[in-house]
Amino acid sequence: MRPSVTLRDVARAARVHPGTVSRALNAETRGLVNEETAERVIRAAEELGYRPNPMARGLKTNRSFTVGVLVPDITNPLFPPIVRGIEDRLGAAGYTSLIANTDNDPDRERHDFEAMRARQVDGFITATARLDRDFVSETEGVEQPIVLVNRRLEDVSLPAVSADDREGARLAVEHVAGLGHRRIAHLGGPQALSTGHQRRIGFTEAMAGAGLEIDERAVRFASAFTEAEGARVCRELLDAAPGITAIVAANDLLALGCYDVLAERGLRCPEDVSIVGFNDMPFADRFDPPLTTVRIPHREIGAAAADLLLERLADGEHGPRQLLLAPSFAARRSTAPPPG
Amino acid sequence: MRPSVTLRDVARAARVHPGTVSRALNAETRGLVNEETAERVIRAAEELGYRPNPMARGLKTNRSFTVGVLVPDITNPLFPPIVRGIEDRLGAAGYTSLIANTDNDPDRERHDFEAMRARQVDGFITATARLDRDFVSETEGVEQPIVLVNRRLEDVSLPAVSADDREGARLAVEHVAGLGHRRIAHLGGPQALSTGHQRRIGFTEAMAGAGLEIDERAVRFASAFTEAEGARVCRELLDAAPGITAIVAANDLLALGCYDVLAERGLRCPEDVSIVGFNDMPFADRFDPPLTTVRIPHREIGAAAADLLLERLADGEHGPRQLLLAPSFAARRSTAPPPG
DNA sequence: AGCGACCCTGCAAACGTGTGCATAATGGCG
DNA sequence: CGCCATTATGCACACGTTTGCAGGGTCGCT
Repeated sequence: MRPSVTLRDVARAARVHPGTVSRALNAETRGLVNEETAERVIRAAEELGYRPNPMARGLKTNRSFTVGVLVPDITNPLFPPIVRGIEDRLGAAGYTSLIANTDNDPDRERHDFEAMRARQVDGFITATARLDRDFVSETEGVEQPIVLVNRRLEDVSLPAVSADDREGARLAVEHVAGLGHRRIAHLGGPQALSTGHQRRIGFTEAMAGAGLEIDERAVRFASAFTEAEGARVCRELLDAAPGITAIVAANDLLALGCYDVLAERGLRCPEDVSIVGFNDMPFADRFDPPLTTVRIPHREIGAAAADLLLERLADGEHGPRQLLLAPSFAARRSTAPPPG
Repeated sequence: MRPSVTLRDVARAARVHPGTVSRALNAETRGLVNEETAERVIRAAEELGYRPNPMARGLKTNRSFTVGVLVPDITNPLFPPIVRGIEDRLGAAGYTSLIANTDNDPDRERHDFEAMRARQVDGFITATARLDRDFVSETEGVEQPIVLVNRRLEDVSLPAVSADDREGARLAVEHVAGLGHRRIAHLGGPQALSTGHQRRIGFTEAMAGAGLEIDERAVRFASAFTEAEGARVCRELLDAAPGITAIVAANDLLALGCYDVLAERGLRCPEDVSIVGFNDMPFADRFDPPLTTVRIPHREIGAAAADLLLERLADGEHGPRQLLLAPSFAARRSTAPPPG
């Protein structure tokens, strides 16, 4: 089997022309060929163990059955489930995904994007979109369809699927408000990312909805979704607004940063300060204390993004432009009624 | 730029023959072409924004600059750092990696493997090898080089890079023995996986080295590296050998399963039973209690595997066949001196 | 019987590169 | 001045598919 078996080999075995073999093997064009010849060809192909050469096919059809997936960092526990959802769905449809880690560096992002275009990917799924419209304008002339995942834009200029972040933030606020907290802080994420932005809006709306006043000093933003940034901003929060009894963080990692700062200051969680995270990252229930958080259907988000892209790849422009999946809530032990 | 710019376009712009352009642009063959013509060609290529078509190239050269990476499940926190290490190294060398999740299902494994071969990958890195020699014999005639990662075989029939699992287990045993434990149990992993097998051997050796006797009832094996299996086997362990004061688990997830069982039986960790894991998975220091565990340089393992494969892809058969990276130890709070 | 319609299949030209071979130009040397 | 070695480029084919076009055969209908 060293010299791989080709279309011509099958043709010879089935005593037909290579062109006929191509038609018989391609589901689209099978109708053009006599049924029994088709079967004979298929049998011959199977016996010889024929595998179509994707490069030759791609060369003709300009399709690679490959899609580019851009994530900031696969090491961030948020992304593996999303990627898994994407790959499962894409794989079932005969597509393969190329994954690139951009580390949220716009230059790397551009570079990877171009490298993937050079590799003839048929489309993109990216989790790296910044809210500033740079990305959109940069991808203006790109012919490959693009789907955003876990990010969305203000307008609907690009199809996207993400969790309903505002709703999630509302769940979080209502939970702590329901426990009796009144002085609630928000440890927000980067406002240039839709997740950070939307969750902040959700926080504001929910506070108003609960009839609670927002202390401006108790709303501060991290410049990245990391534990270190969470710790830094948490310190700011405690210094600027010492009276707070609950912190609604925009992300589990930010919440973990809070854990450290509370310990460092001799405050207990949840007895002194309640903390709620966002994402329900894997093993969040194992933390000390188990983290109360907003649960996001990561895998489904990935799968839905893949579906959206597959639609775009199949026909023209069908389906909804944006998809918002409902979050749920995981009440655990990092939240409790306020002290006193 | 819609009709992508091709070799002929560059040729026309540089007033040479397409063949010459090919030679000028390919570093290997640049020596064959006049220096100033080469420069003229390169400049023209840059101005036109020429990107070689990888499919056409691959069709001629039978190389795709693509490697297949097989992991059981990217969702398992063990693998993202490994994958990241692989991709970084491969990407720097101009290769792209295709990732597939096999869920440890031999059928899926075979299927994905073949699908990737059909896609003309240049080589494989797999983290899914079972210890039984099925995999080796199945991949006998495969011309693409294969590198094992986080798994190795008894013999050196396939190049592999992994952590020194025996040494790691030794560190774990010495740690608890040093704390004063004498009745030490081993919650082993699947013996069909080299990690499970080697760690068990390391456990046995280290016990002997420490002059401790092994209670046969206190050595049991999980059938998978999961929390559920960890819990199941932990119950068996406690039932069969109630006197144990420490459990050396072959994996962090197995250790987490122990946490649950201890809580369920009213035992405290580490006061009543010490537990040590293996892998130092992300956020293991956040668990309750923070997990004492053997630290593995995942990312470096991935990078080394990529290097090994790149060597194989570049020339013939150089470099070491197997690479064992040294583990270190993270003493945290799930271990303490034995009660009494 | 003749004619058109239809079905099937062969033919050949692409797709964009790489590369062996031929050939033209140049220089060195006897 | 002629010949050979060397260098530089053109030429054309091949890689394995897909696909428009054409043609051969069969069938039905008038």
